[in-house]
Amino acid sequence: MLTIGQLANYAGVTIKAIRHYHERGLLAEPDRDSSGYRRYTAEHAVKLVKIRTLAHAGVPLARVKDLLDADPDTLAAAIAEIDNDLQDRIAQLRRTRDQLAELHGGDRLFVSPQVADYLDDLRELGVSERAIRVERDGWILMQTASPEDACLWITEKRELMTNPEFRALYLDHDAAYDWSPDDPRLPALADRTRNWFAKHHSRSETQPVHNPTIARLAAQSQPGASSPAWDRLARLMEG
Amino acid sequence: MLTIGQLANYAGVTIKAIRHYHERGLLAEPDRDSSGYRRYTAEHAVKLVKIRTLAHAGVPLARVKDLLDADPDTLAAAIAEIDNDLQDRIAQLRRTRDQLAELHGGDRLFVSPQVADYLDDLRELGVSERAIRVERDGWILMQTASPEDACLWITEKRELMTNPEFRALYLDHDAAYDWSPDDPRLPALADRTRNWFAKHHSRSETQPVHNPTIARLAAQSQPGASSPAWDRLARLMEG
DNA sequence: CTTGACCTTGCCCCAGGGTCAAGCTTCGAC
DNA sequence: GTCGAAGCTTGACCCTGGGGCAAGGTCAAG
Repeated sequence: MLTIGQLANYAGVTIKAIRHYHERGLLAEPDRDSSGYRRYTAEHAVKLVKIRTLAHAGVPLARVKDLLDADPDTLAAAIAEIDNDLQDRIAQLRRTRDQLAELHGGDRLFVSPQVADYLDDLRELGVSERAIRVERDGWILMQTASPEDACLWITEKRELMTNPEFRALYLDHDAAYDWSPDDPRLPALADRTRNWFAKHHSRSETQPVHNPTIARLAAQSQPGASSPAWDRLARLMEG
Repeated sequence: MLTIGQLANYAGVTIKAIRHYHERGLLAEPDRDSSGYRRYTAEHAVKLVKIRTLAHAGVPLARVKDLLDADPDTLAAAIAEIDNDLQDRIAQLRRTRDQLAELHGGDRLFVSPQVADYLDDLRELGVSERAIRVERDGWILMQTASPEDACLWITEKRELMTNPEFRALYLDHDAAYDWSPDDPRLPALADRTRNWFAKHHSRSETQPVHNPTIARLAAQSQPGASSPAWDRLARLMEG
């Protein structure tokens, strides 16, 4: 004749849980002693361990209730299924562990591996952290809106980045962010940019999306994503 | 500018969860568009992925909130701790898998390995399933009331079972369950049992606990745990 | 101009955990 | 043998982290 605490201790379960199982009708309420305490038998213990095992495996209590008096074949099938589920959950937890480790560091949690590699390339190239952040946020938006397109675009863009002329243009744009709007280098830069577009626009019609302009566009919502020099540059290129 | 659905899809999280994070103050409510829809930026996406990673790792949302703007050192320490926790949970799930497998079969889930071995011995000896069940339930009660004592007792009892005379006595008691109360073999069995006790009582004072009598005692609450023949046997031994 | 997909708020459900005030029991100390 | 403190049990109520469902508004495409 066990008290609820002894039973709970035996089964590795809290008193709260046992009372919960009573409420759900999973475990029969035992007789009470003279003072109103519940007094349990070995049969309760056996049933409770079964309930605990299934419940710890994540089986909903309603289903546990059914399984407790299912025939052996049904039970075996259910156990197999539950075990699969358990394996999946273990795998999922492992993945979560990996992601947790990446939480500490870079951007790999937020963008696809290709984009992450691209951002690393930019970093190595000496691009400013500000620009890298703007790029990252742009790619997040693109990936979210259309992962397939983003995948195509990033491939193209990484190819584009192998072109020394484009790389130089990109770095100059990046540097120009901090220039004065009256800087004498701005008109020349606007010219070079326009020439570049003229030369390459014909080759691929989807290309216009992958230049600093799109990044600026995507970043318009962010405060401080543009600068006086960039504004001037935009006017120079339009006019 | 993302809708809540796009954002949820990107982060691998449900819409419900995102709204929940808003309610808890984990993720800032974004501006709404003209129709009242929430419109998210890349910054929301970044923050949401962090929240998701921690939440999936089982961190309470209140703590996630604190961690989101903790300094790197605090964060690193917290991540290490959370990771340990994750490892523990994975180990726990593995254990649950093992237990699940045993749910199908014998009694190993309910009693200690020693007791389970002992029950197997009984089975091999040809003891009835009824008696084995009564023994099992008795051991469950003993283990629950006092695991250390139960451990000592089972060791003693298994030793006792190596004695051929005791084994015979045990089997005869088991068989006697089904006899008629007028069976002529009962008085002799009562005699042999008394003799056995007389011979062994002196050796160990804790011994009386480990004989069929205790099993009967423990099982009194169970319906059908005694029989007319056993009742007669009890009277014969008393008188 | 309708249809299907999407978004809004609100409310209930799950599987317990925390906490509380009361009453019960058990143990050692007197 | 009895007294008090410590520990156990009782039910009740609120909290968590969302999932499900309802009922209504919105959007884009045919």
